[in-house]
Amino acid sequence: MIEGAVRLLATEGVEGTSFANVLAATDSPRGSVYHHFPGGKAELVREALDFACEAAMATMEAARGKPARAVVQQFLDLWRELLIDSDLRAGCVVMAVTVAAGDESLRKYAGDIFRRWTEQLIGLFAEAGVDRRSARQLATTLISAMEGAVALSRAEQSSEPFEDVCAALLRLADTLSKRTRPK
Amino acid sequence: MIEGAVRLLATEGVEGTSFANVLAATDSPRGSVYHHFPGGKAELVREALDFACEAAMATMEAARGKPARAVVQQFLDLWRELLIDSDLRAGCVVMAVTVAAGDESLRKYAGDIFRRWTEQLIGLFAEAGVDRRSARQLATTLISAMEGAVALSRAEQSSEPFEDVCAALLRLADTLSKRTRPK
DNA sequence: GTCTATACGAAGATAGAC
DNA sequence: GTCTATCTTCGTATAGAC
Repeated sequence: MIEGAVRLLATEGVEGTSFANVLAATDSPRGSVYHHFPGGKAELVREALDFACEAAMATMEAARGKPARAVVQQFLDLWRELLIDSDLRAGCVVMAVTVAAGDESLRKYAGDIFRRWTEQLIGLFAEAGVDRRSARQLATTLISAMEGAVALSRAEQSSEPFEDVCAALLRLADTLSKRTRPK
Repeated sequence: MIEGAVRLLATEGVEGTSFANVLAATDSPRGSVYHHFPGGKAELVREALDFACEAAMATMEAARGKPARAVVQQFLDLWRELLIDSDLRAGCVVMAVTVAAGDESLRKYAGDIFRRWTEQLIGLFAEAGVDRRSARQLATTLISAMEGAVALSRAEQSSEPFEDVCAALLRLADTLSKRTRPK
């Protein structure tokens, strides 16, 4: 059911992720919704955010210890997969919540996930020898640009914007990671 | 009323932009909503998108004829203004619709606006002497990264992500615009 | 845990008087 | 053009039986 919520949030947004839709998409039992999610819809959305957050971070862990360019490549692939596997229909769950949450606390929750992603990337770049300042800029820019690129490609129903951004980001990564950390 | 819809879309998303909310926010007459917007909510959203689209493009026209770096700076300032003037509460209307539109046609409508923004930026960079390929990459990346950066700063309630991305984009612009168009 | 039934409110939309 | 009234649908949430 949480996975179903993730899928719906990514493709239909918060509005489209009603209990009715999630249940219909997952053949879940109707009667026990508030047994499993006493906090109601907000809780379901939080759990979906956690799930998506962990999945992304687990994937990125595979790039630990590799050079900066490989870390970037892994990150781009992560988003390309989301986009291509969904036929350009899915976006980022965290973005969906950020932009559409009626609840202020949900937006903060999304913000915390962005922070965690950023810190993880900074760590990966730091291990690859990139100086702290460049690592932070690179991490934040990667996340921002991917979030935007996925949205553009989704709206335009074309992978071209996404691929253009990927190309530019690889170039940026080369520029920024030349500034290696002084030892 | 259209301006009110723009404000609500930017801060509350599509879900929060109900007729009731727009009316309350703008002291508009209740009775004539469907007189002015026979297409219902979808039409209101389309008009709001048009309004926001034109406003942004008009601002960017001021940078026509200037060097690439000035074009970039103008674009960054455009988004910084949105973010700061709203106390980190507003996002991009087009992003809001892309991510939350129940209607498929609205998403396409948003895509057209992204296209128009991209084409305008490509034109500005081309006039500044940047080669076509770099101009396209730079334009798409600028839009994507700003869309994402605004969302991150909004979610995290901090202007730091936004400013980090701005710094990185200026660096990228310098790299890409060195490739000048052969004459 | 899962069910049915139901309360409650919000939102989109329409009709018809003024 | 603007009003009021109303309809319908939907979504969240609760209550209580099994």
